[in-house]
Amino acid sequence: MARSPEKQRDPKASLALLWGEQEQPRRGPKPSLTPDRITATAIAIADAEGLDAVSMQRVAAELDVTTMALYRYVPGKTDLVDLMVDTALGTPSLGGTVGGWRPRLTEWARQCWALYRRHPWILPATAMRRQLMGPNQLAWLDAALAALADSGLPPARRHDTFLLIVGHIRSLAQQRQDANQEGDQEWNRLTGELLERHGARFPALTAAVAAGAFTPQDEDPLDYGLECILDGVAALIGRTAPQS
Amino acid sequence: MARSPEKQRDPKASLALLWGEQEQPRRGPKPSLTPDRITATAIAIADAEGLDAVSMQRVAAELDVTTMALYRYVPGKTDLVDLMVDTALGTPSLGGTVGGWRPRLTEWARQCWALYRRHPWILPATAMRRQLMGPNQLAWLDAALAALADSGLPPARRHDTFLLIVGHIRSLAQQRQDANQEGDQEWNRLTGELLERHGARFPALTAAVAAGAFTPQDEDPLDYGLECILDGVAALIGRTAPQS
DNA sequence: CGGTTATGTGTATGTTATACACAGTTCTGA
DNA sequence: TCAGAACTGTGTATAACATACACATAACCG
Repeated sequence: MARSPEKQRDPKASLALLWGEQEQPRRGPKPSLTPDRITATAIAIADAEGLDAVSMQRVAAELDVTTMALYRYVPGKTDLVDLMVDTALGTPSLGGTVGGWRPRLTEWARQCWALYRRHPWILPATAMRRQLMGPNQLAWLDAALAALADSGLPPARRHDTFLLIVGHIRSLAQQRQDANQEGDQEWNRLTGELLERHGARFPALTAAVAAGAFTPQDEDPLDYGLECILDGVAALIGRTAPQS
Repeated sequence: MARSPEKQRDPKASLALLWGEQEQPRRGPKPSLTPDRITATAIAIADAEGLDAVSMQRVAAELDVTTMALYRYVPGKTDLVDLMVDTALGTPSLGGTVGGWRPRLTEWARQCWALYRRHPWILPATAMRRQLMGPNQLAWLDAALAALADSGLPPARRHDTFLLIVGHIRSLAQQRQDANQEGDQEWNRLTGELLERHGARFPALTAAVAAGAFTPQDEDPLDYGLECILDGVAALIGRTAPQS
């Protein structure tokens, strides 16, 4: 729970690294590593054991170098995580999706959600920190905006819609993570007991529990929220430019 | 960036603390502190300097005791943060709201959003960890479900809607935090430069920037997303139980 | 009044990111 | 050709942090 020593980052260097826009050194010994190799190693660890397992020491050990050797390639851990994220993001492929903004955006959301399922550590890696705009990050944003291009929605609203959907997906990702945590059963059981004991204070909640509102559904959790949001967007479009 | 030593929590003890259901000790010296006083101190620090400033050492110093003294009252830092959150949450007051589920839920969302603005540290305090159900946490949930009681929505959907709205609010809170971070300007400027240089790869994004999609609006950021979501919910209600 | 139970303290440990100096390596320019 | 500059990997050190543990002390119970 120790917090980062708040090292001041150098935005210019961080972005250059992220975009691969660094000058190659001309002198000195041959580098034995590359930022790419370090990133790939870190991603492998995160995929297998979660983001918490990714420490500088661990990555270095995996690469058979000292911890400090990494710092020759990456300004600090924060930048490494940024690299991991942008690399893992890849690019969305919405090539063949037809039928207007709604199917396109739905497909976009599905791919994004799949990404968070494939690399659950992306959530903690991007939570509570500025989104660093790497090339892939921008590609996803671009794709979402493109999907909305012919929607008739004002530009600012397109961006808002993007944020709304990403928020939904990240919210789902967090719920999924909580539920997969060990001891989740135990917590739920104890909370249930508490609720029984204090039921009178929470009538609506008690009723909802009785009605099975908290029984896990097997439907894709993405759907309900996504439909709500897109219905809302459609309604707005309808109001703004009535049946043209 | 050091991670917590993953101490195993005792769910029973944690919940008992959160609900004030602990037995008072009968022997031994008079306690000089209470969990409440510790929590209040920690909240004061978090309000003033952010959650990162809340360390066990800092809280203890503020209370003029040793760090370890706190552990007589609180099992660990995790539990302290849980206490902080539930305390800061307070209870929503939707007493006088009339007009059906929509105005009630809107008011609920407004109060929740106000809370995140008043105590921005609630976001990091609850991010990436299980939501521990304290009395106030449950009160908020109960209020949201109550607001939807007469909506005609199935119980499971009411819960989903609650999650959807909370997700939106938390997403906004994160955006607000990013934007308030120092150096945000600099990052944006550099990202803008990068976008100019690689504009061809991101046509929709470039167009959106040109159209002012990223110019800050002065409207309450909560509104658009909330309206979208509620429109979507309304549409679903309309479909499920057509004009009864 | 003796034993049990709590409290507050001091000290120690383990984990983490990262600063810094050094020795060795490769290239460049005179 | 060769001296110096630039770069690499290493070893060691530091500063936060949460938290375990043992000890002296204080209050209560029978």
